[in-house]
Amino acid sequence: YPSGKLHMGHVRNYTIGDVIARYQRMQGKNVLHPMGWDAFGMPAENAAIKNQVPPADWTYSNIDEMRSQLKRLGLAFDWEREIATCHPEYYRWEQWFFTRLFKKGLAYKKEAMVNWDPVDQTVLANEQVIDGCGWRSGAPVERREISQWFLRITDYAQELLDDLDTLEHWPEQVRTMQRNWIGRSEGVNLRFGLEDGGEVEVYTTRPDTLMGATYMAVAFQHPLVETAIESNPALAEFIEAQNTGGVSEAELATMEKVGADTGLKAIHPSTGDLVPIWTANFVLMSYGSGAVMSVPGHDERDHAFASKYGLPITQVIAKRGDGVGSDFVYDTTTWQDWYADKQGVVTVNSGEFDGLAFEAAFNAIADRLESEGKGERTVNFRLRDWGVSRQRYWGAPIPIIYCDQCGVVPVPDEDLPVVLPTDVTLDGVGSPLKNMPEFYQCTCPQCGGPATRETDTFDTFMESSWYYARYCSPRNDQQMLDEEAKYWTPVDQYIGGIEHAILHLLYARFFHKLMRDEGLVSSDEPFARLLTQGMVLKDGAKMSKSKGNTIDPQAMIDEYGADTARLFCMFAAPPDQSLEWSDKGAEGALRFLKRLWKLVHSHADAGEPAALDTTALDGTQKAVRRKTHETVAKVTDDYGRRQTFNTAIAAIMELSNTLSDLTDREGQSLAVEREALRATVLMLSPIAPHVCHSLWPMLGGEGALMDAPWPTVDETALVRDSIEMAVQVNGKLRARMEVAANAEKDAIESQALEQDNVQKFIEGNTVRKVIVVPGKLVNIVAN
RNA sequence: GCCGGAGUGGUGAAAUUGGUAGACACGUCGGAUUCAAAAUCCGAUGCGGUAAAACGCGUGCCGGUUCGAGUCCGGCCUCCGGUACCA
Repeated sequence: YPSGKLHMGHVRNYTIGDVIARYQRMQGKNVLHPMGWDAFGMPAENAAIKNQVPPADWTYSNIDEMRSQLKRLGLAFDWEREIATCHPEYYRWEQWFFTRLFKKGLAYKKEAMVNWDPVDQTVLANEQVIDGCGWRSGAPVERREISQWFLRITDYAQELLDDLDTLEHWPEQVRTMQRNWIGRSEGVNLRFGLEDGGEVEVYTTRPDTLMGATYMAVAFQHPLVETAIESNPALAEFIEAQNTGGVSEAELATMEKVGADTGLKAIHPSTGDLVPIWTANFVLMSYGSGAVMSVPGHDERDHAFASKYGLPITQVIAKRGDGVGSDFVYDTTTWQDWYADKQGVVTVNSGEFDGLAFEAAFNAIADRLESEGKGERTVNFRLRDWGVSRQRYWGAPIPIIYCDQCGVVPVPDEDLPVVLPTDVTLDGVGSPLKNMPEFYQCTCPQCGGPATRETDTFDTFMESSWYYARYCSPRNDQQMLDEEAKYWTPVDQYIGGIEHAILHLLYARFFHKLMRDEGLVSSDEPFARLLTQGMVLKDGAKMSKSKGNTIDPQAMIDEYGADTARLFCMFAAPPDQSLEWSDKGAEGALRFLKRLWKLVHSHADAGEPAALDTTALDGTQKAVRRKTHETVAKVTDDYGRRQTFNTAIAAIMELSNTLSDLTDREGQSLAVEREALRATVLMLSPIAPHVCHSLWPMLGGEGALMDAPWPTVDETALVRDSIEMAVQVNGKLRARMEVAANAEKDAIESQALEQDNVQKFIEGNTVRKVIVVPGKLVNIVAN
C-alpha cells in the first residue's frame, strides 16, 4: 500500500522476496518477480481531508517516492510489469469480472449492518469506531442496516476447506486459522411451530439436547420481533435502546448479554410444550436463521442468560452412571469435561431418548425430526458471504446501473471501465460521488431510459484478490488474463504478514477459484508456498509514527548501504518471527561485509592459486574444505527448504571464520581458500548482491555474478575419519570422546564406559542399560 | 469473548525427527596497535562455584510421559496477530 514512505516492514518483506528470487534464478529457474501498488483505500481519503489534496494525486506521488526507494535497495523487480490497482487499466477488469459473477448469480444484494455515525451522517469502518463512538464526531455509533453487494463465498466453503489439505507448503497455523474461520459443522435444521400459527427455523449442532430447549432466542431484526413490536411499544423501546455500539465481532461478543420477552410462544417439536420466545443481542440476523433454541442446562451462554432472566433450566445430559442428580451443578468446566468424552455422557429427562450416548442421541432425535418432517440434517458453515460494497469514494466503482423499468442492470462490457472521477475534494462526510450527478446520472443500457449509477465502490480486498495473476500480462487491454496466467500461476512463493492469514488469503483463494471457473486460470489455488513474515519492532513495540520509534530505511541506506540493510534484516531473526530493530546489529552486519571485502582482497593479492588437488591436502586444508562443502549443503537447505536465512548467514560467517585456520596463502591452502571464498560470495549474493557482484571478478568469476549458477556439494569432501560423541550417565553429560567414524556399537559402548569421569559416576552402581545414538551420544543408565 | 501464535544468557537469536542448551552475532571485560582516540585484530564471556577444574543450577509458571524434554502431554500466566468496513 503506497502510504508515503518505505518502512522497515517493507524492506524486510521485499528483501525476503528478492533473496528467494535471486536464489531460484541461480538454481536455473525462470523467475517472475513483480511489484505493484494496492492503491485504493481509506488512508488516501484521510490524507485528502487533512491536506486538501485529491486522493489520486496523493497516491500517485507516494508511489513515485516509494518506487525510487525500492530501487535503491537493489530489489530485482521486473518494473515493466508494475501495476497500480487504482488505475482504470487495472480495475476495469475487476468491474468486468464482477458483471460476470452477477450474471452467474454469484453477486447479489442484501441488507447488512454497518456502523452509522449519526452526527457525520456517514458509515464508519470498524477501525473508526473508538469505544463505541465515531472517531471524528465522538458521537455514539448506531447499528444500521443498509442494502449492500455480496459475493457468494459460501458456495465455495466446502472447497475452500478441502483444498487447505493440498497446501502442504503453507504454515500449519494459517491453515488451522482458515479451517476454524470457515467453521464447518454438522447439525440439524429444525422448526418450532408458533402458538399463533407459522413456524420458526433454528440450526443446532446439539440435537441430543433438544429436550432441554426451554426457550428460544431470536435476533432483534428477526421478522417475529418486527411483528411483536407492533403491539408492544416497550419492546420496541428496549430494542431501540440496544442499538448503539459498533458491529465488530469483538465488540458484539464481549458486550453484556441482554434480552427481552417477545410475549410470543413456540411449540417444542417433540414435547409440544410451549416455550417462550425471547429476543437477545447475542443472536445475530446475519448468522444462520437469526434464531436459536436455548439449552441453558448445557450451554454456558444460554445458562447465564436463563439465570439472569429467571428462565427454566433442565438437565438433559448426565455423566454415564450418574443419572439425574438433585445435586446437578451447572458448572461449565464439569460439563465441558463430560463432552470431551462423548461416549461418557448419556441423555436424561428426555423420555424415550434417555440413556443414549452423544452420537446415538444425535441420530435418534435427528431421525425422529426427519421422519416427522420437522427438521433435517444439515451441514453449516460459520463463514458468511463476502460484503464488497463500501460507501466510500476512493475505490473501484461497482459497475451496476439501477433502472426504474429494468431493475438492476450490469454495465455492458463496451461501457467499461466505469471511471472514478479523480478531480474531487473530500470533506469527511460521505462519498463525493453521491453529490456528483455527472457521475451517477446515466441511461439504462437496456431500455435507454434515465437511470442511476451505483455510487458504492468495491472493498479493496477485491483488488488484492487477483493482482498476482494480472502481473502475468499487465498491459493486456483485450482480456483480464491470458495464456501467460496459465503458464505462471499458481504463484510459487507468496510472502506477506501473518495479519493476512484469514481475510486476504481466503478472499484470494476464493477469487482464484472464481477465475478458474471462468476459464481464466487452470489451477485450483493461487499460492503454492506461503511465507508469513513477522513484524519489525523497536524496543519491543511495533514501529509506528505514533510511538515515535520508526527507523527510516532511507537514512539507514544512506549511512550503511543497501547490502547492510538487507543483511541485517535477514540475519537478525528468521523471516516468520518478529524482528527487533538494533542499530548495533546493523553495524555488525556492515562489519561482516567489510571483513569479507578485506579477506577477498588479500586473497587476490596473493596471486592466482594452483589447481585444487584434493589428494594433496593436509589435515587443516582438508578440514577447511570439508567446512566449505558442509556449509554449501546447509545453506542450500536453509535457502531452499527451510527458508531460514538467519541460519544460512550464520553458517556463511562460520565458514569465513574457519578460513583463519589456514596457516599460509600459498599452494593448496590458496586453492582451498579460493574454493571457499567463491562459495561464500555465491551464497551471500542473494542477500548482499552489490558487494558480492564487485568481489566476484577478483575470485576468477566470469560474467555477472547474477547469472552464475549456485555452488554444488562435493560429497567426497564431507567424509570424516572420526566423530565426537557425548557420553551421559543418567541423562547428564559427563564426557566427550572421539570415536572412529566406522566404529561398531559395542566398541562405542566400551569406549564410553572407559571414560574416567564416567567411571566416577557409575562406581558402586549397576549399569542397567546403555543407549547409543549413532553419531551423537551414549547414555549410560546406572543405579 | 472466540481463533491462531510467542515466551531460551545483559541483547537479537541457534538447537531441522525427543538426543551434548546458548551456534552465529551484538554488548561487556581484558589484551595488541596508537602520542591518544576511533577503526581494526586477538582472547574471555549463561548463573553459582573454584586458584583452575570438578560440580550444582538453568529454556515464562505448575505437574506429567521418557533412559533422555527448549522440543511431547495436561493445567495456568503474560504478551502479540486476527475477529469479516485498517490494509
